[in-house]
Amino acid sequence: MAEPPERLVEAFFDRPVLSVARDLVGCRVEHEGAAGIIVETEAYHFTEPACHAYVGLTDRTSTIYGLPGVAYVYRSYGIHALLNAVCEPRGVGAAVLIRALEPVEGLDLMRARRGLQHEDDLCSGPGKLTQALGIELRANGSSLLDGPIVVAPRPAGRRRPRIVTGERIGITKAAELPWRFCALGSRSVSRPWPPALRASLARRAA
DNA sequence: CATGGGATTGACT
DNA sequence: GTCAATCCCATGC
Repeated sequence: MAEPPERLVEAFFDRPVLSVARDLVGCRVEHEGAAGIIVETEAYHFTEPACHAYVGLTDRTSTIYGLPGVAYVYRSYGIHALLNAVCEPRGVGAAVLIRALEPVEGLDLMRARRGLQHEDDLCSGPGKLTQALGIELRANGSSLLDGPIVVAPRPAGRRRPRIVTGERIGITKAAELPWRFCALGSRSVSRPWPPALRASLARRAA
């Protein structure tokens, strides 16, 4: 059995954004003493109006139009920092929003940063996970291959997750596109859960 | 330079 | 279920 590679390379992100969004589910994200497994992502592409890059090249969107494998971090609702991975070749505006993690390392540090205890609440949303990992706006433009935020392949011994798709959350434009990708059976996925995920968790609880 | 709109969350009815 | 907090940034005068 071949071991999985230790690192992702730029070519992983230099692909169609829907492929990257699906393949990031199961990968590992680490920052400043805490880490989690990605259980939920969403894809954004400059050709559709929900994407920040839809407006073209500006100061804000220059990161999204830049090198694949770089972090695009922006402030949401004046309060939360949201983490994205820039995808596709330079000059194409595309990114994957990291929406939820299963906590695997540094859980007490996450609890301290989040100010709450329950594991299922630590990283079950895009604003929650950046708070749990200590990711701030200054990380915008940094490499996800080398850090300080490191996105790594699915750890050895972890099975490839089954993927459930659904519509993206919290947007008003292009809301019908099924560009949300969730790990089947994960309690760390943000609400609302897609129907297939609800069903799998109900089955597990029974 | 003023304005309006969010890729959210947590508290509250 | 409703709603406010709070700030970055694109747009328009």
